[in-house]
Amino acid sequence: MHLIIAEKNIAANRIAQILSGKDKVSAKKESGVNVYTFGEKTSVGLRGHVVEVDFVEGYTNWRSEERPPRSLIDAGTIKRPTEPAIVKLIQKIAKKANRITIATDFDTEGELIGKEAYELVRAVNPKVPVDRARFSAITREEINRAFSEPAEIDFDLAAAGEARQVVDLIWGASLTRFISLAAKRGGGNILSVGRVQSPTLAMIVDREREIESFIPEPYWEISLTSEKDGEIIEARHAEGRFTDKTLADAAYAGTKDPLLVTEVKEGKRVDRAPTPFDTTGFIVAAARIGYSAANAMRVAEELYMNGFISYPRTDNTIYPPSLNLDNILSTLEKTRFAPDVEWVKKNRRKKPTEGKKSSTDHPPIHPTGVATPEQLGENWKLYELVVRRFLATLSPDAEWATMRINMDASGQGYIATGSRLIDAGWRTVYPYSEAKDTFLPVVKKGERLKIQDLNLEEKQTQPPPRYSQSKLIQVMEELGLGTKSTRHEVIQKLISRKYIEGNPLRPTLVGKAVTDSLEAHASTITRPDMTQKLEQSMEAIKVRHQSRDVVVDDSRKMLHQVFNELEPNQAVIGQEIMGQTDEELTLGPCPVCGKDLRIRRKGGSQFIGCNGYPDCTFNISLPGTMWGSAIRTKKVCDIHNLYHVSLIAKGARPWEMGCPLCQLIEQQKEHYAKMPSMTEALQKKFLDGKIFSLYDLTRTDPAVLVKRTGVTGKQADTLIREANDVLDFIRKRSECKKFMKQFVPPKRGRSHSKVMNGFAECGINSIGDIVTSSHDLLKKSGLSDEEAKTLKNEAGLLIAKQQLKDMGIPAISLKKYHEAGFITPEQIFASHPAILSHKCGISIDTVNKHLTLIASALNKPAPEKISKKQFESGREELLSIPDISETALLKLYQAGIIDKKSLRTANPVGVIKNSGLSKDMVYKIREAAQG
DNA sequence: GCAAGGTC
Repeated sequence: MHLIIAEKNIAANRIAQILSGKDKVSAKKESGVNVYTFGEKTSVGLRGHVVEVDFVEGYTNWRSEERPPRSLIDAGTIKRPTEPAIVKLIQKIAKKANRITIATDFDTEGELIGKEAYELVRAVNPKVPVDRARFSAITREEINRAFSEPAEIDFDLAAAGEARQVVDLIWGASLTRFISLAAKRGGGNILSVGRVQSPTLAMIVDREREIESFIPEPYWEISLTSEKDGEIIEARHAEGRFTDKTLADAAYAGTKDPLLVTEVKEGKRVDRAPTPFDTTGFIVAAARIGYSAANAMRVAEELYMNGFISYPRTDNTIYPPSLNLDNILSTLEKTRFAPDVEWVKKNRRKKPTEGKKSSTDHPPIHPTGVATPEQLGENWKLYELVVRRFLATLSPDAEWATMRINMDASGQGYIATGSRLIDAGWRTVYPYSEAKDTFLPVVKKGERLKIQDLNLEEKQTQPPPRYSQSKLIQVMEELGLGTKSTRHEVIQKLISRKYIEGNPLRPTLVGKAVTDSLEAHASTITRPDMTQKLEQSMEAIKVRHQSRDVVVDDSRKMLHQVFNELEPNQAVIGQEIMGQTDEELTLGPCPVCGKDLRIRRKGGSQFIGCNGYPDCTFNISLPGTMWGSAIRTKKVCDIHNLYHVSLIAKGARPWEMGCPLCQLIEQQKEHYAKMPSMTEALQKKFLDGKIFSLYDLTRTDPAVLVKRTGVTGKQADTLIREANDVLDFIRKRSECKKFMKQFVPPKRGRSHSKVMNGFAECGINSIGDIVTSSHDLLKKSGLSDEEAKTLKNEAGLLIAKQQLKDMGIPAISLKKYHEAGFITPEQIFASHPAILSHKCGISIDTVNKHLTLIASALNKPAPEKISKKQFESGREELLSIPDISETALLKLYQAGIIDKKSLRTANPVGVIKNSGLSKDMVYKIREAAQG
C-alpha cells in the first residue's frame, strides 16, 4: 500500500482526485481524520505542523528558583504532538505501507512539516521507502509530473526550519517570562516578546514618537484660476512650496495679468495593468474596500476551502507556466462576469502581467470555481475582487493623454496639468481605483489669458501618518518580518496583548513601555536585523555551510549576553513598565468633576490631568521627568481620596511628593499671599467653590466667581486682576531663572534656587530687572565679577532683541542688524539709514520701513526717507569721485551725505566733525562734486 | 501561562 501524506486535508483530497484518474476515490473518516483511498493508494492530510517544539519537562513553573527565565536558554527541547489523532492515524497506516510519499508544500516550512511526518513514520516502520513529491500548484499537470518523478526529502532544508523553531522558542519564551516577571504580570496579562512581534511593535512605537516630536513648519502655496471658452484652468506656481513667507508674498504680489502661455506640452502616460495577487497584495486591495487584514484572510480561507479561489497564502506574483489560464477564463464564463471575460478574450494582452516575486510553493491567488452572489453572501465582494484582479492581469495597459501648460504672469511661472483617460484598458474590468480626468481646454503658445482668481494659501507640513494594518503588513514584508500566513496574526496578537489599538494603529502605554525597556536593555530583539541574520544562517544550513546545532548554539550565546544586561536591571525594568500602565497612573477622583485623575506624560514633561478632559480642564503640574517619572504610591490621602505621588529616577531614592492636591493647595497659599486683597477666609471660599489655584482663578469668569464663592462683582474683578499680576510675576521670575541658568553654573553652596532667592531680596524678578540693576547688586546675590558682567550684557541683548521683535522687525533682519553690531532700538534709530543698509546688507527700502516702526515705538518722529533710486544713484555718484573709497563713503553717510547734491550743500564744518574725515579731504571732494 | 510557523 502506498501512503501519500499531504500538508492539509483539502490537498490530500485533491491529490487523490487527480491521481485516481478514472478510479473512484472512497473518502472515509477514521477517528475524525479524512482518509482517501483509490486503488492501492491512500492519501491523508496533516494539519500543518502536527508536532510542536517545546522544552523538556520541568520548566513549567515560571517562578521556580532553580529554573529562572535564563535557564530556558540551555534547556533541552522535544517535539510533542499537537494533533494526536492525526499522528496516531499516520503511524497506524504507515506500519502497513510499502511506500510513502511526502507531498507537503514546496517551501522551507513544508519541508520541515514533511520531515516531521517522516520521523513519525520512521518511529513505527524503519524500513519503508519514503520519497518526496514537489509541486507548485495542485493542478492535474503539476501533480502528475511531481508523482512521476519522485525525489528525496531535503533534510538540510528541514534543518534550517528546525533551527528557526528552536531559536524562536528560546528567545521568545525566556524573554517573555523575564519581562512578565519583572513587571509582575501574570495570568492572562503577560507581556510577550518575540523575534517578529517585538520589532513590529517597535515600528508602531517609533512612528508614534516621530508624530509626537514633529514640529510642523509653515509653507505657502500660490494657485490661480483662469478660463478659456468657459472651461476652467487651474494652475499652481512653478515654485511649488514656498518656505519663506516674504518670497511667497512677493510672488503673490508679482503675479499680474496677462497670463501668457509659454509652452504647451502634450504626452501620453501608460498606466500599467496590476500584477497577480500575492497575500500582501490581496490584503492591501481588500483594505481599500473596507476589510481588516484578519477579516480578509478569514474570508479568503473560506473561499479557498469551498473551491472558489486558489490557496490564499502565497508570496508568488508570477503565474507558473503550468497554470492553465484559458481554462480559468472558460470557468469564469459560467459566472456573471461572462461579459467581462468576453472583453478580456477580445483584448487580451500577449503575456499576463508579472510581479517581482516568484516562489515555488503556490501560484498567485486566482479564481478556481464558479459562484453566485446568493451563494456567497457577504463573501461575494472578495470573490469578485479576486476574479476582477485575475481578469485585469490579462488585460491591456490603460493609457492617459497628458497635457502641461506653462504660463507666465509678469515673471511668475505657473503650471497647469491635465490628464484624460483615452484607453481604459484593464480599468474596464477592475474598477477599484478611481480614474479621474482633469480636463484642460485647448490653448496655444503665445495666447494671453486673464487671471480670474489668485490664492495664497498658508499650509503646514504634516507628521508622518500612523500605520494602517495593510500598510504595516507591506512594511513587515519589506523587512522580512513574519510570513504571508502570519503577518496579520502578529498584528492581532499585539492588539490582544493590549500593546496597540485603534485604526490606524497606535501604541498603548504598555506597548510603549515594553518597547522602551527592550530597546534600552535588549535591543537585539526589537530590531528586524535579527530576522535577517537568522535567514542568512538558515541559508547557510540549507547549503551545508553551517550545521543546525552551531547556528542554534551561537544564538544561545547571544541570548546569554542579553541576559547579562537584563538581569542586573530587573528592578528598573519592572518599574519602567509598571509606572506606565493605566492602573498605576490613575490617582482617584477629580475634585472638580469626579472623574479619575491620571498622571500623563508627553516628551520630557508630565502632569496630572483629568479623564474628563476636554470637558474638565483641571490639572496639576509636576516636575519634569528629569527629576524622575511620577508614579502613584500605596498611600491614599484622607482628605482628597487621592493616591500619593512619588518621583522615581534611576539611581536615586524615590522622591515622595505626598497628595498632589494637598501639595497644590499648599503651594497656592504662597502665591495668594502676594495678592493684596486675598484673605484666608477668601481662600477657604475658593476651595469650597472648587477653585484650586491661582491659574484656575485667572481663567474664571468674574460672574462665575461671584456665583461660586459669593464675593461681590467688584471684588471678583479685583481678585482676578491681582491673580493675573501675580501669575505674570511668577512667569517673569521663571523666565529669569531659566535665563540665569544659562550663564551662571551652579556651585557648591550656590544652587540656582539660591541665586534666585538672592535676586528676590535685591528686587530682581525679571530679565528686565537684571538690565537695570547695578553691578554690585548682582554680585551681592553671589555672582562673580565676570558672571555679573556677562549676565547683564546678555540680558541687555535679549531685551533689545525682544523689543525689536515686538516692534515688528522680522527675525532675519534682526540677525543682520545684530551681526553688524546694531543691538538696541536706540542704536539703530541713531544711525543713518544709508549706513544701516550698507553695513547690514539690508535694502534701503526695508531699512526705511524698520526705522519708521522703531520711531513710532520710541515715540519719535520718523527720519526722512531715502528712496532706493536716490540711494543707489547717490552711491554711484559719490564713488565716481576718485578720492572716495568704500570706507570714506561710510564716513560720509555718518555725516548724512548721500549724494553729490548733499555734499555740495552741506555745511563743510559739520561734515568734517561728523564724518571724521580730514579738512583737506572734505574740501577736495566738495570741489570734485561741483563739476 | 512563553515564540513563530503551519492549518481550521
